[in-house]
Amino acid sequence: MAERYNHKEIENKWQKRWEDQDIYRTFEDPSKPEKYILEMFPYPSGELHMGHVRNYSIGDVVARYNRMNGYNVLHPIGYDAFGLPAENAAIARGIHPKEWTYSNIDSMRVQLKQLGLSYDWDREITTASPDYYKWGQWLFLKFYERGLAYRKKANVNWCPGCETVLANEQVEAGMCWRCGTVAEIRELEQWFFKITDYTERLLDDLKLLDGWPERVRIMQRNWIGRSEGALVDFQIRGSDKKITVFTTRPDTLFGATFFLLAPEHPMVNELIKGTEYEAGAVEFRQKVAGETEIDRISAEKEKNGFFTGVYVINPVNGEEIPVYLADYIMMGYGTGAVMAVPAHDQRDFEFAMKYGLPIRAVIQPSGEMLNPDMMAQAYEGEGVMVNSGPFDGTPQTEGVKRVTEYLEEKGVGEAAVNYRLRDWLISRQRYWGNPIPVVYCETCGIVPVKEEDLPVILPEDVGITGFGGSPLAKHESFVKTVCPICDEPARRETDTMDTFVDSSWYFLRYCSPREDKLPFTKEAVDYWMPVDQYIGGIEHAVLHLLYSRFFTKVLYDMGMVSSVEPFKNLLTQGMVLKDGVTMSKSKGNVVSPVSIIDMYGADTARLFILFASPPEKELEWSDRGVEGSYRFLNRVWRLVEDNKQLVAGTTAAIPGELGSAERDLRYIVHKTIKRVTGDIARFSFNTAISATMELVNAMYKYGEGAGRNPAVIKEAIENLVLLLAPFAPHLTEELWEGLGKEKSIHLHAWPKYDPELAKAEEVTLVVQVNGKVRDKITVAADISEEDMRRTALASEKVIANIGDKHVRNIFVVPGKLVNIVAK
RNA sequence: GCGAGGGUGGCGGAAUUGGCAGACGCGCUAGACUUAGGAUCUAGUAGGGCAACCUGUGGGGGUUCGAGUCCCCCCUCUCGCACCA
Repeated sequence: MAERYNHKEIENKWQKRWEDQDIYRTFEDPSKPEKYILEMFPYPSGELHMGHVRNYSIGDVVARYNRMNGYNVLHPIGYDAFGLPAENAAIARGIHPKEWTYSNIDSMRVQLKQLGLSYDWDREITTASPDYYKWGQWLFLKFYERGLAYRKKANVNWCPGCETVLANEQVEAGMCWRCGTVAEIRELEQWFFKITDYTERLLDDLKLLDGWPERVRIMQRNWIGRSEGALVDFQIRGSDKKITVFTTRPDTLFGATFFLLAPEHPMVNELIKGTEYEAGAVEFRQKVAGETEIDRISAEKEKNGFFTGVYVINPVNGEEIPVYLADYIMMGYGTGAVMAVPAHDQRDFEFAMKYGLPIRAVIQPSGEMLNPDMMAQAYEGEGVMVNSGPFDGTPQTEGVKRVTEYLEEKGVGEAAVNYRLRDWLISRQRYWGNPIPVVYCETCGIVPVKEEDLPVILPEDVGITGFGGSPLAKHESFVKTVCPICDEPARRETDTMDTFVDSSWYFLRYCSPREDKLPFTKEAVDYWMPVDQYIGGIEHAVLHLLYSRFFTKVLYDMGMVSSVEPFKNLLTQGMVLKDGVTMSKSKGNVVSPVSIIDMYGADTARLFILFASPPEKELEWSDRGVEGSYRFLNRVWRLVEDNKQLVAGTTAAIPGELGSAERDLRYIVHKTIKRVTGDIARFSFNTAISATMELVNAMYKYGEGAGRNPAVIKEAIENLVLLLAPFAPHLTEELWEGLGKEKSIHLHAWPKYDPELAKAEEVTLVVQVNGKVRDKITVAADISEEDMRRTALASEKVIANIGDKHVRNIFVVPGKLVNIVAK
């Protein structure tokens, strides 16, 4: 009479009922403790992939677990809906980006619902919707007011593949993070967010993030790239102009024998103008500019330079040293100018060798004399200053300080901290994004759109060809507008914002998603924020996570939020692999979540993905493993079905006196509650699931014996179903109903274990002789140390092993192990 | 080159503080039930002897009564950064 486990029917039934009954809807309730559980929202490509399933399964378990533990849980979802793929689809298939995006969202939503995720769907947001992007524009205006949004002409990264500029963070090893095209450098006037105003705070507050993986914090720290040193002015010979360098080694200043400039350094033109070196310098610069970023930054590459004919004067010793352009000097770091100390910098050493430039040792390692003629490489270690005039004999670390002080006294330099982090370039020459709400007026200049005129609506009637620049720039009625100040004809900004702007505050919008006076309300944000648990891929370690931290700090300064950091705890999930490599269409190894759900159900898919690997590690997809998870759920199903009547008909309490089989089962039940509770709390889902499997095995075993106790079975079954509820929400809900329960299992309290019952009555005493296991004896769990010792020494195997040796020592680990040392 | 994290059966993975290595699952083997089963249930499953025992957590050393776990050296894989002045 037991029915078959029909996953399709059950999952449809409960998905519909949960929706009808709104059981996951969330309200602010100051009387309850809150938790904000968030997964990174998806880009609506139209189809979920296994990475999404993993991400959202992890988040859903955490959300359900916390809900069952009495927390008021915010668990929202939405779509990061602006972006280039929509435009590419328009070009390839002639579909409007909006249509493409929204139909994708519709199918993503269906798939997300099929997974049985406990989202509050009333809070769903879409960044491409005017009621969302309006507030992005509003925030842009606030940033502008505070001087945090500004426009400047600069050398920027240009991706020829995406036909738009990119922020520094979005160039990986010289290539576009999205499409892999080699980025070029172009000089353009663009909008930036002044993230560098927040550098120190972004760096310092990393220490508040002890709930983040160490490596993410390190990646951010490295990206920010703080280094201490000094700025030093070098006078140009025969001119009143000077060039400033940044150095971390002011102690080696006396060893500077030449001077280097980035080829694109702004001083280069006036230095060489009209000289015999002009033509050569221009040629050199063009050659370097023609190289890809990848060629240029390759460490193995031979260094190239060009002498400019110019000399600068070393401020500490008055020496005149030659100025070269060098391809290994980057305009984007420091001042784009470097004092070269070949004896103590490997790169400068190589350059000096190639161009026959002098090498002078100014740091002497202890017990060794550096001879520049004999050096095979630069000495970058510690030592004492030499050949450094008044500083001779000063230890190097102290020298850094003293030389800097000297420079400051003389007014030719100062202590300085340099960062690698640059301002965030947010302009994009693309259509499908949030329009930057700015107008250009002949008389008034750059004029922000008035707040009451927001949003600047992204027009829909555009032609998207993929050629000839931004589609918006060609949309006449969009471009033509009037100046908000003088009412004269003016021109609209046609760049849109980087989509990372949209995702830098979406977690705040979830707190009050339908608010129409502000991006979010202070009350809602104060109640929910910060996010207690954020879950997503490591690929955003710097990008999205750094930008979101920046936004949060700005909003904190504006008094709009009360927390300085957005994400208290961060879990970075591992990738999903098949045959050892990431799933991709080109490799033909993609397993579609939809087909797995169809064949085995969402509960199986979720269970497998959580069971196969710890969340932070890579997960190797296994069809066999999926079948195993399906088998387990079937096993649970049959176990409960077979005992349904028995359990429902049992009202009696568990008797005080029980047989040993009953006592053993109760022990396993309570131990399992303890294990699963602890395992979920530390995100060890795979071991939590394995613990429930062990419980099921034990219950099958118990079920075979005669005279089974219905009350004990009831306790076991109900707890098993409760423990599995976060993992397999549909199946457990169906079983729960079958057990005669009226309210949803997902609104039920998480089970509690009895610490007394979770203790074993008997334990296996491991007996070692000289560290090797010689016997295992079952003893009472509360055995005394003295009895352990006695029992161990009485063992025949132990006696045989000791032989005629003398017992020298006995180590006892209470309740576990005895180690007898005999010689 | 620098930084981080790994290396445990045929496979995915367990082993909170140093205390039974291999939980759980996959696969495999055998048995039961069956018209049949690729369903289900039960048992076994690190390797070698097939018995007492011996050997085993990338390799080599060390600390300890005791090491997958701690220390030193080396090999190897993955990821991140990469001429950072």
